[in-house]
Amino acid sequence: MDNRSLILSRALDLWSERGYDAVGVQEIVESAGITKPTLYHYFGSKRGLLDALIDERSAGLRNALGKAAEYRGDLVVTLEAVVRAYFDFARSNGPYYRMQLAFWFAPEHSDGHQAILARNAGQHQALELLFEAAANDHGNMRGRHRAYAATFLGMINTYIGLHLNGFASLDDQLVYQAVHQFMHGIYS
Amino acid sequence: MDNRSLILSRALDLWSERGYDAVGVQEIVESAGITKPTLYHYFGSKRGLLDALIDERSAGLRNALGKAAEYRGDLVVTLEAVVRAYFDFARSNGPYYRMQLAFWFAPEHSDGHQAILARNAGQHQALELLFEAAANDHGNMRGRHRAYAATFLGMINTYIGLHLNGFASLDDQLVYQAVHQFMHGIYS
DNA sequence: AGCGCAGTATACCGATCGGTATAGCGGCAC
DNA sequence: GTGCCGCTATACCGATCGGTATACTGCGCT
Repeated sequence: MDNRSLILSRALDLWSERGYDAVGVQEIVESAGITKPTLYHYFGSKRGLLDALIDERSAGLRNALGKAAEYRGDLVVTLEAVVRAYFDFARSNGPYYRMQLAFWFAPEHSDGHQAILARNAGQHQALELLFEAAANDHGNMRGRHRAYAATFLGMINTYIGLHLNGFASLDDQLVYQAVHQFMHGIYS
Repeated sequence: MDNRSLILSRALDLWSERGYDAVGVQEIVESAGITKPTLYHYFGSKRGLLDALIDERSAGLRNALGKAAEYRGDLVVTLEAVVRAYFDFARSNGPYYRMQLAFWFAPEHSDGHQAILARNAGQHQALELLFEAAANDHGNMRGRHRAYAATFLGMINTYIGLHLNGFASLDDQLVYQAVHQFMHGIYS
């Protein structure tokens, strides 16, 4: 593995285990068996490394979500596809999803939160567009697409959090449960 | 306000805005208009300050939850009381709940997560006991009390997160929605 | 008056922080 | 061969990190 990939990999391991602020550049380069100028050659700064890491590691989810969140007339089917996309990604990218989740709940003015804001805004928007499109067929949903996107994502993250802590396995049964639980919330 | 309370207050403001690791002791004492030895006189260490802050600020929630989570035969009524306790607390302790939420999702080996583990374990256990007691009347729940507690808390936190970001107001209607959404998840 | 002690400030500690100036390396183009 | 360039190491920067040794103050107790 080339040094660039090695740095990204070690940074993810360390940050997901102990946090972005708590792990310094020095420790990352030592863990990768290289020195600081190499890291700064590829990424320019600690924040640049974080941005690159998020950019590359979230690409898979971005693509999968782009396909899954297209509304084609059946809201439940679409939502199930979205949940499946998230679950698949979280299952095969545990440490990264852990880090992303931590950043999402991190203070608004922290580096970590800022770094994923742009990416998650994209995810959020895809979901909002989905609920906006669905509102044409479900009149009672109109105007609440932002709240729906936030609630739905929150529920997905709740289940992924359960999985990351060993309380649940992200299988089809849980996909079904999550979607129907969410739909029930809408109509109650 | 005495210096001790002043330190706690400033530390909460700064940590909830920018994170525990990102805000140093120096900045806290400057914000409080005092000097480091004063802080170390009262709290012994940065971590000691964090522990004291969590201990004092979470006392209200601990008490309210202790009363609300007692099972008296009607699960829905009890769960509504629990949700109300959380919502009330979060509504009047926004910055603290923000910080607690960030620590809950923070990496397992970070100071912040370690600091709230004991407290949240208590909250978790109160909920687990509730679901265990309810399982006597709802046979299909037996053996899943840990997962139920985690899911329920996750849903509560989802709604509080919505509120903290301006997407929802934690009123009685939302209490009703959260509980029935959760119950629907159990029976589906 | 004199003692003790909680509380506070000045000034400092070694370690680590993110980041860089400089120089050397190997491989490729000419 | 020679010049360039991508990459890497040694050694360093000022700033900040969490924490402390020392001394002073003011108040309560006797």
